[in-house]
Amino acid sequence: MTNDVKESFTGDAPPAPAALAAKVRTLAPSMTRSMQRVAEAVAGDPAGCAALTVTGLAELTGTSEATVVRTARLLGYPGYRDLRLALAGLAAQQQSGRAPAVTADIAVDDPIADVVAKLAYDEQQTLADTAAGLDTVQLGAAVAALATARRIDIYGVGASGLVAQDLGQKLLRIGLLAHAHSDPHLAVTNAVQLRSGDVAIAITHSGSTGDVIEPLRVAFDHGATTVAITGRPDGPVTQYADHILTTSTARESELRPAAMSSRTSQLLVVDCLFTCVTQRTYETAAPALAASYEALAHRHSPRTR
Amino acid sequence: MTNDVKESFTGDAPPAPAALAAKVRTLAPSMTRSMQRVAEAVAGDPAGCAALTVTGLAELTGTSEATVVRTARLLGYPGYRDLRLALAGLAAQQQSGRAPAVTADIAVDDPIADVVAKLAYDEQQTLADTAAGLDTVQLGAAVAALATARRIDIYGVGASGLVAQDLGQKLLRIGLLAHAHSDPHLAVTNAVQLRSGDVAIAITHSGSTGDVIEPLRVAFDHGATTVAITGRPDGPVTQYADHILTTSTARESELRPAAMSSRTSQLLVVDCLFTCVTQRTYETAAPALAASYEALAHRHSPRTR
DNA sequence: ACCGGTCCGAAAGTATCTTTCAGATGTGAC
DNA sequence: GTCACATCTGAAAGATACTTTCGGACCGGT
Repeated sequence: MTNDVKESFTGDAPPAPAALAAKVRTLAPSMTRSMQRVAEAVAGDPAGCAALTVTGLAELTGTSEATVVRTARLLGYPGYRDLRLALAGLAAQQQSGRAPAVTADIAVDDPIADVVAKLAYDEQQTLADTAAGLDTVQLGAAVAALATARRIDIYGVGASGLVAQDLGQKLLRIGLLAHAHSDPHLAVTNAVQLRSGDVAIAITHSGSTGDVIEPLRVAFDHGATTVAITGRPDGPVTQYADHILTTSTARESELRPAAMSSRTSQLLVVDCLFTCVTQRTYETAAPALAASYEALAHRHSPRTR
Repeated sequence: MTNDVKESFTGDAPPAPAALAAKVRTLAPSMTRSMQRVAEAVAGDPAGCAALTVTGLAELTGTSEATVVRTARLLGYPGYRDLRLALAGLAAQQQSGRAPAVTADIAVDDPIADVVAKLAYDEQQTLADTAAGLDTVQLGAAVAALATARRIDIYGVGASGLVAQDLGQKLLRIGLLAHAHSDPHLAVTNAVQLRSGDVAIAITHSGSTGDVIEPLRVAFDHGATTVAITGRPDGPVTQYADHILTTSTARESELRPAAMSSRTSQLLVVDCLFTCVTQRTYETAAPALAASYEALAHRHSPRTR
């Protein structure tokens, strides 16, 4: 992190409407202690905080006004005033909206039915958060690059590796030359081949997986258009990313590893990429899809009953 | 704060949340010309007005700041600031009100934001359906078998192959000897090794993927406990399955291949399996999870903050 | 036309928000 | 261990937005 940006910047992101709770969770790790206190208060009681002035919120959280403003900035608003407006909106929304539902964590002695319900609910929540927090401008830019790419490389290891594979499979199916790499060495070796007009995509929840950052950096240096799909929009990986797609982060616990929700989130982003690219290249994508569907037909037993 | 109320007061009325438009109509007759202009602007475009300062709104309506404040008072708020908050809330509310219109299929010319919303909604729906349709008895039986298995083989090809990998990775992480096979030949070769006490899991959406059925049959014949995760509870694969876990099938279309929703559904089932097994084997699973978490820590760049 | 009233906006006054800056606090190096 | 460095934090100054005051404009009645 050579370039010393003083205060944070989430980029051109427009003020989030309802994706606030999600944004707080996403950005919490990159916050300082005091800012986390503020963020926590805001996420915990939007309605209550909307009724407070900067000074009030500062006192409530035991911090200073400056910290409150800094937090508002980090969350993507120009200042506290705007955060407060968004908070009022959020409060009104969840007032009229749905009931709290089962927010409890999964316990060791939960009956099976509860586990199923909680997991399903959590994943649904993750999807909603991800969709709300996804920057459509960045997505559009990434789609445009993919649609005209000569060659596409995708990097991901561990759980993210499977997501990379998924994206690779999908893009291949609509006739794009995509390849997902799980082996870091091969990834770097291949990244060297990329040049302007090509696209490299790195998928990492932590945003700091060296094995994935390195090939992206190489691709970036060689002039390829680079995309990062990460849960940490301020992580090291974003240094080398032309376009950043942010996945959401759900609270995790011992029985619910982060990998679970990050995977759900990443897959939604991947689906969005794929679907939008298919739209863009419909003329060529549609027949390609039909063909791959045909090709699979005979792999299934004739009689399904 | 001298509390001598000079200007009008509507009495004890609490700040109206959403009944603002109505209140404007009710009070309009008792308003002066300038105030009506302000009220009209407010009722006509809450969102737009919420973005304006007193000065801005005064200019927009061709009046003065004082008039704007007077109007806010008349509507029952202590000042413009509070009216503005209410306005933001109202805007958010009617924004979310017209959101649920995304049930339509994804079209080739949908804007990006719609695609994201529709995909997220569809996947959420898929999760809800899957959770509702999952047989907890079958799930419990499968979990019991997995928890005590000597060895676990998982079969899946294509998109389901990635789900198989995901389950394999997860089970390995809690200390179970699981292996996911994508190569049908190797799968069969390995299936021969299985015997009573072992578990074989086949994942296939169509329920009729020969490459997956064959190894499951072999495992079944050798006395292993067999589990099928499929969208077709009556498909050929179930012939050789001791326990059947049903995934849901969402409507598909050209831009939304079945693979997308089946994958989501399968992953939820896999997560349920994993979580329940972890519960069951908590004594050994917990330390194993912690250890694998530790092992990964150093793969990330040191300073993330 | 004059007078009483109401309505209105400019400008002064005040609360709230934002920025600056220097001290406090941690963190890594040696 | 302790020193240097970078970062974090809050107090206070500065800027902005909101509120109040107050005098003039307008309008209908006499």
